[in-house]
Amino acid sequence: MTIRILLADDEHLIRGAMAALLALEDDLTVVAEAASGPEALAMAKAHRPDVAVLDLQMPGLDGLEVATELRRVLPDCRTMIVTGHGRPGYLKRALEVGVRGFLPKTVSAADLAGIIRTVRGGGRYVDPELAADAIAAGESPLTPRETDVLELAADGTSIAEIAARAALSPGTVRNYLSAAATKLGAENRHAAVRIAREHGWI
Amino acid sequence: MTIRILLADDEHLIRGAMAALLALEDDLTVVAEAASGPEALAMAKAHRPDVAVLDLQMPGLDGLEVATELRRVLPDCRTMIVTGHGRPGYLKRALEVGVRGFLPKTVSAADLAGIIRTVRGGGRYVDPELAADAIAAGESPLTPRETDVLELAADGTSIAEIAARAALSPGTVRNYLSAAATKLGAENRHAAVRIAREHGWI
DNA sequence: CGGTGCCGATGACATTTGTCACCGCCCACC
DNA sequence: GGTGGGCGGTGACAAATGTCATCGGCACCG
Repeated sequence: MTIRILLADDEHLIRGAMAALLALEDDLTVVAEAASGPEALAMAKAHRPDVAVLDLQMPGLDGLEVATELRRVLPDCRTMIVTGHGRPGYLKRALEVGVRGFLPKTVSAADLAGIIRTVRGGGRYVDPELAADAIAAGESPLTPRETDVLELAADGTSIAEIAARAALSPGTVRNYLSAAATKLGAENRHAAVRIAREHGWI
Repeated sequence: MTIRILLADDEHLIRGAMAALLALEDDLTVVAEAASGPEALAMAKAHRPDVAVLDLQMPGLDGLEVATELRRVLPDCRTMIVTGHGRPGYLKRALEVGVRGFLPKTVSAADLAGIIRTVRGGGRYVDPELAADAIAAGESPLTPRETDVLELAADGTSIAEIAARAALSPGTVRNYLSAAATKLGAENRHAAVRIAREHGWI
């Protein structure tokens, strides 16, 4: 029983490499390739692969969004994420949407096939280094609301703007941002944004 | 006369793919591979390749830094940069340090070999899309000093900190940042940092 | 030589932001 | 049935930041 695979990655070289390497394995067949999130979804619906190998960063929809949608429309399709320089927070979110494999692009070609088989068999695989990062990063100390507001602050927006977008009073926004900065040990909200980004909390 | 190539990329898959694809060409030989900036330099010194293919983002030293150093120690070695999601400013800086090829990782495998030959022969190649982005982004409106100060502000540092690091008066720092924000049409320095980043000006 | 523009600085002022205390509401949990 | 915590808000105060005018020095160019 050969395993039918969908490859989605906007970097042709990587996709080509994976396709070539997987073609060497008798029990693996790449049935579709995609270079963007929406294309990946369309391909998946058309070809109904057993395993979808998704890049985290893609035009249109990112890997996590594709995985979320795939789980809804093709629950039998296992998903795995490959990522270039993965920030820890993505791992947790990936697992939450049912992703069963999470690996960096530094993975050796030899390992990739084995991991695909593991995932197909219902197992899971998480790159040890990424897992360690995620554990080291730990849970976000921020409350949901604090996270929301901090996200709105992410691109240097002023308090007034944030308040307007969040439909909150400016004072409340300042309180949340102040609390977030304190929890994160940051000097101000901008540094807090950076720290939260590094930990994958926003 | 076969062309001797150094590959430097921290993503094994990409590096493996490029190595495999280039091996198919009779006139191309991959003589060394590296997974980090310093390693790339060491390999280059040891193997003296004709062409160095460098990833922009690598641990240790990034591709531009490696290219700069290579130009100094191995002036006969041509350099090219491959980049995942390249911001425009890098292209200009790359050309300034003598890089002769600049392409995204979405490049098709078939093109890669041809571009390497072009570069080896003294020609240049710049991905049309990246070139268009760079032209659209245009010149930075910032003075050199404004750029320096804005860079120091990049991670949310306070004015006092920046002043200390730049050995400037806090007032001067504020003036520069204010000027930079005005020129960039930003509400504050943090938004200015974001805009400058997007344009590759810092 | 005068004009222009970047550099570094100062001082003054308005605005924004950070910090703190305190309020009420609601909901979950013990 | 009390307690704690998140949520949303207000007010006040201090600190940081943004803005503007102005100065001297310097280099470059017409």
